[in-house]
Amino acid sequence: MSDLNESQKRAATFEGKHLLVLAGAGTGKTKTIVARAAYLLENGMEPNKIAILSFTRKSAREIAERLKQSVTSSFNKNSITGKTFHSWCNEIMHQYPEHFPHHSFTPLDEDDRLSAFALAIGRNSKDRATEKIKKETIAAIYSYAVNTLCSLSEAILHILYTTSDKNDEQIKKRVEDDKQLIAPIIKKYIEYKKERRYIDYDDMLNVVAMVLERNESVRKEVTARYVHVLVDEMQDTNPLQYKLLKCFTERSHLFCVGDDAQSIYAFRGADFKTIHSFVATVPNSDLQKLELNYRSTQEILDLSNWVLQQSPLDYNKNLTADRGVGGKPKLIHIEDDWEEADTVTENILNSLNDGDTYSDSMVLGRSGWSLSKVEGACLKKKIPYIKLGGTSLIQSAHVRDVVAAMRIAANIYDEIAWIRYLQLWQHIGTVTAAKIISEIITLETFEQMMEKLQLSTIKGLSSEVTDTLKEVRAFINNPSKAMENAVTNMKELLEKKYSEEWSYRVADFEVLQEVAKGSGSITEFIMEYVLDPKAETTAKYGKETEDDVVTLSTIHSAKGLEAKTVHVLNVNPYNYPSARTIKQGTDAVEEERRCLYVALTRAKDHLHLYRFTRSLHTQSAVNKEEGTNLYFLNGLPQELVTLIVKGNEQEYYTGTTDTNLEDFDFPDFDFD
DNA sequence: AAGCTCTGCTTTTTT
DNA sequence: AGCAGAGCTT
Repeated sequence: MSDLNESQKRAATFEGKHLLVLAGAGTGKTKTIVARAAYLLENGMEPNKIAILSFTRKSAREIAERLKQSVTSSFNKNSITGKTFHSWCNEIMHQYPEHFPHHSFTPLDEDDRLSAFALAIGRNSKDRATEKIKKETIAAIYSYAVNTLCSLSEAILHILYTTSDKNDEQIKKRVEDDKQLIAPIIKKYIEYKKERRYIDYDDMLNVVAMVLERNESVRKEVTARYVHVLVDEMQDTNPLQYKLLKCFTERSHLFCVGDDAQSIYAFRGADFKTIHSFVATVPNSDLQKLELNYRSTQEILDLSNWVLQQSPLDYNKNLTADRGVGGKPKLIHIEDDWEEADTVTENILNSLNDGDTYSDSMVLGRSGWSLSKVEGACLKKKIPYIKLGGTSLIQSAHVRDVVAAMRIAANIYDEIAWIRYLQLWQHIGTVTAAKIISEIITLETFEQMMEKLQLSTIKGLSSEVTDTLKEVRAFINNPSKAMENAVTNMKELLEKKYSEEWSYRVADFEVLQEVAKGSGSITEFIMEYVLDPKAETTAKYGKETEDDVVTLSTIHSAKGLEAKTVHVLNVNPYNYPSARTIKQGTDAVEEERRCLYVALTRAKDHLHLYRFTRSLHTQSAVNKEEGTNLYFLNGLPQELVTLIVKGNEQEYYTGTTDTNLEDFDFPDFDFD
């Protein structure tokens, strides 16, 4: 508490009912929310009566870690946890199972959800509907409607006709037509989930919000349980999450922190403008602001401020550094992504000579995929790193294979798991698997299913198929053993499937079995693991200590984090904003600008932006003029950065003060 | 007819 | 790295 400034302290010790803290990047948002929680705990509030919510697992964990460090040892630190909205809803469902029959359903992750859509659409998948609109699109429309509480028509309009005029009669007509195709498919998907006992990510929030809203007595009971609800990154709250929070405004105390300039989840239905109406819509609420930046040097903020100021939107943000001046951000020109990966890793190694540690460096990319070349360079140069936001262990094929067997044991109606599991065995492909499933899926017990399978004459169906399931099923309340058993039984076929890769993939199961020991049942393990895959894809090199590692992260996963040196990859035209984003229109472009802003404001001392010289003069799928005109670094004043070309510091372009692409005098190329 | 294997294509962002 | 499709095998 002692190291807080006046505004932070005022927020942390707030005595009113609800509070929204509007805080710019680096002004101590996390610090304040941690201080708030610590203050409540030290004044006698029980840890389990405080819900600390965030949007990513990473930042939820970060807050919990910092809170554990800041409270005195007299507390049971294990009961201090940070939650995502989803894991919180899961917790609520489990604490009140009688009100939430969905608590024992099988969670569908993103891939499963798409499979479920495909299956729900079903046999007549040659319908015009499925050809005309992809299942991914339908899933996106459905999810958008659920998350923003809007009608199907509005969701269709938003996803399919983003850039169109909403009052155009022709567009209205097309939306109506699309609706005729889409509505029945969504209906089938919902029915399908019910039948198979599936719950998707959106359902977790939706179910809890629905029950709390409709049932006054449950609401009383549940909201009395959470005296304080602390929400980080409030600007990313979508209407569904907002509806959930509103159920808590009668009895609980809300403490929310956020920054409209860092809103980067519009694709999930968040609207940063809702934060502006917080005080007006939540009774008994107050507003406080944090404005002084403690993280970065002024030069880093100057560049960040400048990027935001180029926006037609008025964010009214101008961060001032408490730390004063430091070094200028570097704009580093490289040839391509190979040179980029090489340069980034060289710079990291060089920083070690200045006494920095690996963990002082963070590498940020727009997508998980964009980090792969740097990841490769780290492996080559034996730089220890952790990758955030990439594919987690549970999404990797070999884990899904083994987990499929466990899922069947836990939920015999889990068709998606059946399909995957059956097809692992020799001579069983999509057709045979479907045939087998159609024979057993209507049976009522696991035993009946096994019996039927053993009597079945379908070829390819060996006794191993059923024996494995039976053995796994025996450990339904011991997920670690269940997994061990599944791996043993399926070892041969997995070895064959993954050939030489198997030797290192198999190591993942030891990690997972250890994690699974913390769960009391297969269902619980799967749910917890889908919501929080603890063993993210990490690689360690050299040292035993995992603590000192470079962080490779997507910008989204890096929100709320900071590092002494930040390397931002690929700050090219057609990438900030990207060609795809430009097609989606102004809102998407603005979101991407905020994305870049979030990336820049992670840096404490050094900020390196990497840019391909090649990108400055190549054609793209998008109209060239548009791509270059929208580029976020257009017109960048030379005094804001130091330009590095071929490792050498350069004067910015002589005779001009901006980086307008026309200044790069390269010949145009006409491929026609 | 169904399964298997090879090749080429495409990759936003999170729960 | 996964997926779809082509072409080959059982």
